[in-house]
Amino acid sequence: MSTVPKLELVKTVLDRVQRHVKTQRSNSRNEALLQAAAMLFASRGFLATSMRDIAKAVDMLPGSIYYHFPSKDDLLLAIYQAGVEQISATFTEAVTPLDDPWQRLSAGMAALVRAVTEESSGTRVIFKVMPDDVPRYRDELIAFRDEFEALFRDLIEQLPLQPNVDKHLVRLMMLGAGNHAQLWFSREGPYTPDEIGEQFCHYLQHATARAEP
Amino acid sequence: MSTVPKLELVKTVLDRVQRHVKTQRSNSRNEALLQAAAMLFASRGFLATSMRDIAKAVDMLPGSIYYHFPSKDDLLLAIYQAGVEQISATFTEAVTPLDDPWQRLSAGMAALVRAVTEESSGTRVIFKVMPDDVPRYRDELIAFRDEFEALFRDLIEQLPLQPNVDKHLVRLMMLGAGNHAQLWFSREGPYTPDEIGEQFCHYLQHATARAEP
DNA sequence: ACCTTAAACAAACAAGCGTTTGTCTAATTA
DNA sequence: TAATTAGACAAACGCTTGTTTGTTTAAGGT
Repeated sequence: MSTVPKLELVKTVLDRVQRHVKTQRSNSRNEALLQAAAMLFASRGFLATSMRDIAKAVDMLPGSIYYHFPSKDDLLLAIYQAGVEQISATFTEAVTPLDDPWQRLSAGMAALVRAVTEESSGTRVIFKVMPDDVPRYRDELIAFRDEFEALFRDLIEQLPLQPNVDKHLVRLMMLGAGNHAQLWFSREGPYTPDEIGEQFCHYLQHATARAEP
Repeated sequence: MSTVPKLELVKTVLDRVQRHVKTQRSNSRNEALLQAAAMLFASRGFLATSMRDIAKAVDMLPGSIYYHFPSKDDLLLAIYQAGVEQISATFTEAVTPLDDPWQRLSAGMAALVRAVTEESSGTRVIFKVMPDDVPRYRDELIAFRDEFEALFRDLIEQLPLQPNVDKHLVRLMMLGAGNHAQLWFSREGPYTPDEIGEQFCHYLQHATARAEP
């Protein structure tokens, strides 16, 4: 056991530790690395993306990545975490100012479709990369997903639905519809992501069937 | 040019040719191979399944598979083709005897959810394995998918919808909802695949929102 | 009985994978 | 100025991948 160190020394050490803990290591290329990996994971998938692909995207040698992240799996974990944080924030921000439950769902669906179609963001990774692709972090990734889906569950819960409608099924239906947009959405298409989300909500709220003539 | 061969000889030759053309090669383990590969592709995905995994599943050595199929890609192609044929048949069989457009969609959705949740069949592969995972056959796989989606499109087309409802969006919404069921469906859950498909259709047809009090 | 063929085996192939190692340089800290 | 550290490089590691090769065995046709 050493003697009590001076206050300044303690501060300095803490600063250094924080700098190591807050981000994975320091800061500079770290962000670029996350962003490049996120883009590749989102478009090609996790298994189809190699560390060499990622390295090439940030103009770096494969081995150098391991200075910033301890493994490919951890790289995905970091992206997942950041992705969930971002979509949860965006989602909450869009929903909270609204009072009407249907308007809230409409805004939520819009946020969801925006997330799965955003081109340069980690939010897409959450919906593209399946937890089973990373056995080591399977449970953690599922937990991250649940974190977002809980917000969505609350939104559905507050909906004034007819008594014979199962809210559980409604949630899965809307989540599936929104999620699926990542496979067919195109910037050249006739709708914005927001419009798609809002339309989906609209179809659920109002009868789409024409009244009997 | 040779002289006209005897009839028997022609028959024999044709038989042999047919035996080679109808299935990839002969018949015996071929079917087991397709089925095992389909199950693995459907549950783990294409990239996460190795030829050694498939070989182990049929109790065979990895190299032996190449007697029956020229490559891993071709194995998937065969599964995809058979899968599309089967789901198209099931789909048509369920829909054609019905007249009412909404009943037809209901039966179609039920068939779709059945297909994506069936545990030992190639139909699941179509919705699990993305064409981009197999660059060599990307276009062919997409064509197979389209073959089925065309049936679905026709179903939606005949729906008597309100004039402000975009049938294109409705189709993508329902396809997404059904497709997504593969990720959350459980045999221990409260609903059968048919019930799920029918409910989804019901939600689209009737107003789910409770009338204003 | 002979010949052919179906079907599998055993063993290796080259390429690509995630990762580790040791070294060098430029910047920061003391 | 001297010591330390951040950050990247170059090269290899062990392993898995899809696939190929040469050989063997057992059945079928003539």
